[in-house]
Amino acid sequence: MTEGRRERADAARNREAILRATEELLARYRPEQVSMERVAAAAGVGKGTVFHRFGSRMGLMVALMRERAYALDEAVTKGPPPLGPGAPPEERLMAFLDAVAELVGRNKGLLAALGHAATASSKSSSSKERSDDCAEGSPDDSPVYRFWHGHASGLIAERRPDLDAELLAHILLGSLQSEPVLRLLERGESARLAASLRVMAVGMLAAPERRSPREADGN
Amino acid sequence: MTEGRRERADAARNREAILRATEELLARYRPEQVSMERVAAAAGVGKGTVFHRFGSRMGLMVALMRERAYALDEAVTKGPPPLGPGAPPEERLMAFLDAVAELVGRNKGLLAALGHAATASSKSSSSKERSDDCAEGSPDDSPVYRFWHGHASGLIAERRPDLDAELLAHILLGSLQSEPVLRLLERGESARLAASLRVMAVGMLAAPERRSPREADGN
DNA sequence: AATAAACTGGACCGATGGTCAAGTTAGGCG
DNA sequence: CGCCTAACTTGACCATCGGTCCAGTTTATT
Repeated sequence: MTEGRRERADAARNREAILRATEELLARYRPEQVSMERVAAAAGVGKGTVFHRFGSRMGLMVALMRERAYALDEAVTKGPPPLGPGAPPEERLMAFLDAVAELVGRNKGLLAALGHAATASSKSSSSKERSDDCAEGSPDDSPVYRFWHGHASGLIAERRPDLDAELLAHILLGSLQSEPVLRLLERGESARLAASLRVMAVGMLAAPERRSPREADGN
Repeated sequence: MTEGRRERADAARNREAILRATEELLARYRPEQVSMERVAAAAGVGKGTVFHRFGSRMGLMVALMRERAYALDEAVTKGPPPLGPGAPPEERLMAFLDAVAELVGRNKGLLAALGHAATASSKSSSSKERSDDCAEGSPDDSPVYRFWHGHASGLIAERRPDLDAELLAHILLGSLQSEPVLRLLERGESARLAASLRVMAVGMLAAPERRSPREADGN
């Protein structure tokens, strides 16, 4: 789909089955217990197929993450005002953090798995390029994280050009990866997280002494 | 307390050698390349000895982390005012965050290794208890993290009892574990991190009534 | 129907975290 | 001083994992 290149029907079916199986296993077991072999077995395909399609454990996780994050990306880039363009930066940031927190909450297993897949993947030259995407490096290099960070960073910079928006965005987003926070989400207390995230964001965007409302709001 | 038990001289010497070897390897290579076998070899002992002393990879890392964090703990509990007791909560929090950021910066390898050691450790029944400490579970269960969190949480609560101090502390501390932030520290820009952390903390501790024109509390 | 490219599956590989039983040694005690 | 036991050490061994390979199968195109 992302490709449009010719992908055989059976291949597409298997890709889907693998993704679904991973989803299922990740929801039921701890990330480190979900081995590639188990995924293959659960999907009803051979281990080789999984690697052929996704290149590596990391690739699989990233692909799944991308799928999950697709809706949020859409809402952010061309959805209605609270999340999408049109609202003031602050509100958009808040809405975005809420949304990300919820997304992360519903996918903590995946997140952990993503983080856990930091092993080496030295060789890669099977034939040409990996079919889906040759994801390499840390989980934060994934297009999903890139997008999230870019968005949050942009909103912060828009409201407070004087701050280190890039870093602040990393800090805000990074906090969602810590285990205590993940554990909270696991217990269904995403509202509590959202509230605290709000406190941080509001405080951060508040004027250092006096705010100059004209600073940035156009657009 | 840490001792108490009688530990043979040779055992103590080996423990020290292992810790030192781990330190050395961690400083020179990527965490996932530092296998237990290599640690054993570098320390000049058998692999079994390493496991006997520290129980698991996780145990080793936690022990090393504890050693490194000892100085900070001391400074916080009975050091001079900026960090230790005596100064107002805000300043203590700032100083603490600065210190933690610096500590983390100087030990990013260890941090990553700690996070990387989230593998299963099903069986444990050698004879009695593990000699050092039977660390199990996530890295955030380590006594070091516990202490840090307790301290930060306490300071926040002291200044703003109305907030969710526990969670906020987790968020603040958790952000230090994210890879983008670690990467920053790796490049020696710990001052930049400290500055942004300050912005967040200051905003968070700022007076509540000042701003809440609309959806301030939400949820 | 033929054919080339794409796909599939599972045996296989090197490495790793962790276990264990058998041998070695420190060091308190008579 | 020599003995005796509990603590300690060791390295072979195990299960499993991520990843590779290639012979055999399927698809789609002409």
